[in-house]
Amino acid sequence: MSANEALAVLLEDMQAMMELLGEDSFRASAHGRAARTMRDLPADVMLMERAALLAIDGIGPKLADKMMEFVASGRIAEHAALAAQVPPGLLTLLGVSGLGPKTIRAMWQTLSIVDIPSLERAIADGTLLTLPRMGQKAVDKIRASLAVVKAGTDRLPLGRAWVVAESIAARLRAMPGVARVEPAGSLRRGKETVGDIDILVAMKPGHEAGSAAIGEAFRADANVVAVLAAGDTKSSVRVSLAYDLGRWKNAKELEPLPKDEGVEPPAAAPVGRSIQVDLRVLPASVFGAALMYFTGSKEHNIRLRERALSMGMTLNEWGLFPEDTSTKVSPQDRGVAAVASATEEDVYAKLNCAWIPPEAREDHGELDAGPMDLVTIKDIKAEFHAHTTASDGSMEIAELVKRAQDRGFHTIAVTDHSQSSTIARGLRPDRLRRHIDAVHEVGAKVRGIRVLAGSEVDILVDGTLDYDDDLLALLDIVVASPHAALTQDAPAATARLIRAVSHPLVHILGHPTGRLVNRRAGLSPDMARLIAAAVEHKVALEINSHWMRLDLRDTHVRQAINARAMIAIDCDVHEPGDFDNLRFGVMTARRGWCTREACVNTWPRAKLDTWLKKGR
DNA sequence: GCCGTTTTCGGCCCGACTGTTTTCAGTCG
Repeated sequence: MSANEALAVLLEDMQAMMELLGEDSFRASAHGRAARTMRDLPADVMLMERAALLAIDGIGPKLADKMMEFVASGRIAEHAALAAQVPPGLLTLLGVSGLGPKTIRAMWQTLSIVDIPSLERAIADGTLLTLPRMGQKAVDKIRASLAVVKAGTDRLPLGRAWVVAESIAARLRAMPGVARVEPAGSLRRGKETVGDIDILVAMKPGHEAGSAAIGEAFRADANVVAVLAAGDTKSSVRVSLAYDLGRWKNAKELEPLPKDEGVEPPAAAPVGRSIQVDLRVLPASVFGAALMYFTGSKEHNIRLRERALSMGMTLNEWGLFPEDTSTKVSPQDRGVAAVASATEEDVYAKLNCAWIPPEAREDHGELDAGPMDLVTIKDIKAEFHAHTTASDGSMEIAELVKRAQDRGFHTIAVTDHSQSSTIARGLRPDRLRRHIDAVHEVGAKVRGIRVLAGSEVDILVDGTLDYDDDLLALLDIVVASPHAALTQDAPAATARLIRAVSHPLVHILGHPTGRLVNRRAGLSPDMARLIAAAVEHKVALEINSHWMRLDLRDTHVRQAINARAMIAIDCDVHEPGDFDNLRFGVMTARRGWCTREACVNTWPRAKLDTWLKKGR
């Protein structure tokens, strides 16, 4: 766990404990906000000065002091003081859906419930029912939520959630009266993991009455294991993942890992694993406002609403309206005409903002950034990281080339594994020499696409490369990647990776940290120094598009872009479907505000050639 | 606890849904 993450956890705990103690909620949420800030901060908090912390929005003198205390001692005294007053099991209860601080505090104070077991006892013996405003239905809900918690509540990797969302969206699109269906939320923002899935349905004009049928169909789906809410415009359900594991097995989203390192695949999701899916059905006339509201993030939305208020307007999912403080009835219910609502562009424009790409809606300064022209999937014209049957890929060279050409690419690089990756059938020098010839032979036969003979060369533990320089010099492109020794400490990792990017023949640093989402932390090099070295030596930093990797991660991309580094967005292709992961890599790039120019995969051939000749 | 060309004190986004209620508190996103 990085220091930033450790600090974020402490601050989140403090927020939770303050809420459970009934302290000022605004003070508590200030800590929660600081926790998110720490988690998203690319810079290492351990290296920051107090003044730098104070410059961050939402961090004032008191929080800065607590952070400096953490930097100096690894702890925060106030956290310990709070922890002395709050039974630790209460924090677990906050993770139970439907239970909030007020209810848990009441259970604690009046029934001495302090953790999940004592809550279960209170349910079993009926004492929970003695709480004010606590009836049988509420108890039943709590019991169901407890089962969810026990089944595991890990956030779902983006690529897994994507398939679930698209499957549901496809069914809803086929329903009568539906104008549009869009997955929103953190999925649309391209976050590497997704806590729940949000789906927005727009009804065609005149078909608004069909909304109820949409909600009914959504809740009646065979995958639904629990209905959490069922209103006129809004429904929430939990969808079984165990069921979907079987059903979507052929969709390849379950392929657990790029197969290059012999990591054992994860066990199938335990029975009972499920994910919450929220549905919102609204008229097409308010689709833009609704999509904005549903895409978030929460912090971005709060910013927008504050901005609206400061301009004499109020913003909700029904539109942007003139503000009227004389009534509590919402504007859409009073029949007030919206200033804007139909498209996101309209709403942002009326808020004096350029349209903001969904991936950038995180309250990371985007409202004041001006128009953002970020890289898109359409811009990608080259793939620099692909494997064939020579090592651990499933395609022959010719098929790989054909698939790349079908996608409209002008360049494809064949980069099979190097000799140290024995599990992935890495090529020994003699095999690599023959492979280079074979690749060039295929390249000579095809028109309209250039085929580069390259290698994904292991970065050995000390930062040296897995082939001699004279062999590397024969390659058109060199992707250097760490595959082993992924637990070495930060100074060693920093030295290792900097040494690799400093090699004159290296073009791309592949999956720089080696992390796996939800499964392996990977290396934690000093990113500022690594990025600086990459810039100096004209090495592109890879965003590996596989949803299990997404490495570089979003915050690192932002840091790299700020330092004017080059970014490569590659699919690490092992089989045909891997090209489809490009969307996840591009979303990650956009989360880091990556422009077209910064991304080498968008470059025209001539510009690319100049770079590829580097060191040769 | 933070923040400020309306405020250095007094605010702090907004609506849907549920359950337990006769008007609303709590939770959620």
